[in-house]
Amino acid sequence: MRVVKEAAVRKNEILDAAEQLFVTKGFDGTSTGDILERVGIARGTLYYHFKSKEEILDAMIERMTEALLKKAGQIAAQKEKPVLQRLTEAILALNVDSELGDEIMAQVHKPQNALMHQKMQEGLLKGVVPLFAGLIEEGIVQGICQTDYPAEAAEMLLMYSNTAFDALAEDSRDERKIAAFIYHMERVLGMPQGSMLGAILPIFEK
Amino acid sequence: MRVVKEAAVRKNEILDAAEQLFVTKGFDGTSTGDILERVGIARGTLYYHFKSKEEILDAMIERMTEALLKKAGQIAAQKEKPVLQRLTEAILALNVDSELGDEIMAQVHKPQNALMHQKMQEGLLKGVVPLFAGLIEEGIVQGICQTDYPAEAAEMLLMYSNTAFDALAEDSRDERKIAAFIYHMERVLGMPQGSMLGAILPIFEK
DNA sequence: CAATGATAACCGACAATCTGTCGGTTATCA
DNA sequence: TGATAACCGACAGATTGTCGGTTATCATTG
Repeated sequence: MRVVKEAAVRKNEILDAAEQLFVTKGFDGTSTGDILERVGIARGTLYYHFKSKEEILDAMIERMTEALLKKAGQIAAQKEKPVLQRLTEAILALNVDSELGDEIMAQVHKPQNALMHQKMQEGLLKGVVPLFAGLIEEGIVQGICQTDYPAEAAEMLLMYSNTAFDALAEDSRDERKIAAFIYHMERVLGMPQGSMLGAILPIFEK
Repeated sequence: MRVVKEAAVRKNEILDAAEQLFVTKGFDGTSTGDILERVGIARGTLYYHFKSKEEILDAMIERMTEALLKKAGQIAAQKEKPVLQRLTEAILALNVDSELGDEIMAQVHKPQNALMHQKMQEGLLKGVVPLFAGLIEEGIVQGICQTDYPAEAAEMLLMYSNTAFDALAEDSRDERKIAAFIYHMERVLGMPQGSMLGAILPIFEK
């Protein structure tokens, strides 16, 4: 009763199972045995395709970040929209929904899953910072914003956006955090106070 | 050949050993057996004092953050110094030296030790943000800086300072990151460009 | 076209390790 | 002398990664 599949197919099956388990039970909380059971393969098969449990995590995170990056890239490329709006939408795409449910995101932010969270963060930042820096430079050319450090500004805003929207995803609906985020975005990008309003309203009107 | 000690003393012995091990080999990389051996006690003794390995980590981190917080608090309280200088010194105290050697800090920032890093970060932030917010408000009263969100500004700067100084502690001496940090600090705190110079020079002149 | 290898995918028993528990022992002190 | 705090080490249970061996697949070849 042995089923043989192409390596790429099996790998994805394993990653699918791992993603679900890691995201609901955490990385440490799921054993390789859980994955075996879910996929319906034997121990040896798992280690035929992946060198270690951590390599599974890395591969899964790569899949995820690739998807998020692609999404952010598409948003950034919509040249017909104003830059600020694209910036805002891209930030939202990386944080709030994230293709994942709420309770899943909550799980990801538990201290338990710091490893997972950190690896995602790191991979995402590396890819998204240049993207954002590009948008910011676009804004500078258009005279909308101004800064000597576009990349660093992007990094700072992205890091902080995580905190601001974590709070939102959790229990306390912290309007203040979001207002503060917008306030700081305007400052970091050297824009007059209130400039962001025009970029944000269209998002919620749709 | 059995040695009996007061609980508080043993606990600290265990935390001392754990700190050295966690910090050099990482949390996952050190087994409870390593700790037992180093302290010279039996398995049962360890679990008489601590409920789990993770509880040891938490206790150790609490000790560490308390020390750092105390240090930052002392700096913040030196009312004779200009506010901006105190702010800068406090940030430095939390990052660069950190009472720990360089290679240790490097270890702490490895993805491996994400849990440890995140728990430290979390505990520190919770304590330091109000402290910094206080300093910022002091600055506002003095007309040096201006912001509607002192606490959030503090949080943002602290989070980013970690990145900026991580880069410094690692391989690449990234002057640019530091310059960018100062640049952004001025912006976030609503100060004219170049204001921070006066606060920073005295630190390196000593 | 059937036999035959070669190779990719798969299996499951096993070694090695690690965490936390538990019944029992020893020191300390009222 | 008895209660209690501190300590011990064997052990159960669980987990990760390894390894020798098995089976499917497919190209080659007589």
